Amino acid sequence: MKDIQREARRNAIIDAAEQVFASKPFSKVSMRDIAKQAGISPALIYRYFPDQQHLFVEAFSRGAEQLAGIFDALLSTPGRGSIEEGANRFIAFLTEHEQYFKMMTHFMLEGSLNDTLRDRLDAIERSMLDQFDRLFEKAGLKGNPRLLSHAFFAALNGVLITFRQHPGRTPEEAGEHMNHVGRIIAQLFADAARKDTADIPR
Amino acid sequence: MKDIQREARRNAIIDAAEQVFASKPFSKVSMRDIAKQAGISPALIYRYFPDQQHLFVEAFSRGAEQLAGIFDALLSTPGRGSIEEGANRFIAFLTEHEQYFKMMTHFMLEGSLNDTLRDRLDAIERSMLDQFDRLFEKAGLKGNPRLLSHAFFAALNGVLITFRQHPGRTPEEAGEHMNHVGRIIAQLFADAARKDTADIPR
DNA sequence: TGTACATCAGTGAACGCGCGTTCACTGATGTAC
DNA sequence: TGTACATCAGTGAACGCGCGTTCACTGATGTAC
Repeated sequence: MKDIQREARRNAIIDAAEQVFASKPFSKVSMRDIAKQAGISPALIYRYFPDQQHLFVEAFSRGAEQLAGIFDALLSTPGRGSIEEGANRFIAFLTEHEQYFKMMTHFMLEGSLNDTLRDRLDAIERSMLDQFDRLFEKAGLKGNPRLLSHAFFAALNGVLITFRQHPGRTPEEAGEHMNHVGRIIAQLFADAARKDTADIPR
Repeated sequence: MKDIQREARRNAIIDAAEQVFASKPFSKVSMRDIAKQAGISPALIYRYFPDQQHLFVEAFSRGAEQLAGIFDALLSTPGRGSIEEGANRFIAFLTEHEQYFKMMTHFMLEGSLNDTLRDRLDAIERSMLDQFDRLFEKAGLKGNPRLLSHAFFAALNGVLITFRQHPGRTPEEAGEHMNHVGRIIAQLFADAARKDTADIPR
C-alpha cells in the first residue's frame, strides 16, 4: 500500500476521532465509535496507532498546530495581535472546536499517561506559552514575560472550563459570556503589560 | 436503627469516597473501591444513596461548605480577607483537598447530570461567587462586583487545572508554582478593584 | 419475663453491559520468474 | 503473458475485564402480647 494512501487513512481516522469527540462527552468516546464514524472495523485502528492514547495525543496535537497557526498569523501582522485579540481568538478556537478543549482538559487532569506522550504534550504546551510570550512582547512588555504567560494561559483555560456549560444558557450565550469574561481578564493583563514588570514579583 | 447511627454510616461512606478520590484519578474511582474503603459491601451504599452521582454531589457539597467556612472566617475578620489572601486560600484548599478539585472539574466538564443535582451544583457555585463578591467589596470596589467574581473564580480554577501535574515537579513545587501564579492574578484583580469600575465594560 | 413476629441493616453473588484490545482469518494486490 | 507466491489491509468475533447496580437471602434487633 502506498505511503500516501496509508497517510490518507491515518488522517481519516483522526478526522473521525475529532468528529466523535465533538459530538459527545469525553468519557463516552470509544474506539468503536471512532471506527464506526470512519467506516472501518475497530481492529483496523490498531494498524495505524499503537493504542488509544497515541491516537488521542495525535488528534490533539493537530488542534494545537492549528491554534499556533492562528496566533502566528496574528502576531506577524502589524497592528494586530493585541492581548485582547489573543484572548478572544484562544477562546473562540476552543469553543468552536470543542474536541480539542475536551482532549486538553483530559490530559491536564488524567495522571496516567505514557512518558513519551507526556513529553510530547509538554512540548505542545511550551510552544503555546511561547506564543503568549510573543503577545506580551508585542504589547511592549519589558523583561521576561513567561510568568505572565503562565497566568494568562491558565486564566483563559479556567474561563473555558468554568463557563462551558453554564446553567440555562444556550451554547451561543455561554460563548458570549466566555468572551466577555475573557475580555475582562485580557484587559487586566494588558494593563500589567503596560506597566514596568518591576512590581510583579518573580 | 436509630437516625444517629444511620447518619453516622452515611457520613462514613462519604468519608470513604473522599479518601478514594484523594488517592487516585477520578476515572479510576469505583463504587467497589469506596465500599472497600468504608469496610462494607458495595450493595450497602445503595441503601444510603440512590446512585453514584448523588453520592459524589453530596461529597463535593461538603467540601464547598468547608471552603465557604474558610472564606467566611476570613471575611468577617477585620484587617483580613484581601483579594490576595482569598486567592491563596482558595488554591491552598483545593490543592490540599484534591478530592474536591477532582469532583468540581468532573462536574464542570461532564454534561450528563440529573437536573436536580445540576441545580444543586449551580446553587453551590453561586454561593461561592457570593463569597468572591464580598472579597471585592471588602477591597473597596464600588458597583456590582459579579463580573469580576466570575473572572477571578474562573482564573483561579484555571491555575489549578493547568499546573496541577506539571512536568518534572514534585507536588510541593507544583503547589508553590500555583500559589505564585495565583498571587500574580490576585494582584491584577486587586488593581482593578482599586480603580473605578467605570472602565470595565459590562 | 418469654415468645412470636416484623423490620430492615447488611451481604455475596450475579446481571448486563461496554470497554480496549487481540486473534484467526480473508482476499486483494504486487512481484518474481 | 501467465502463474505461483508473499504481503498486508482489512474484518468479525471473541477475550478478559471492570463497571454500576440489583437480587435473593441472612440474621440481628426491637416490639406486641
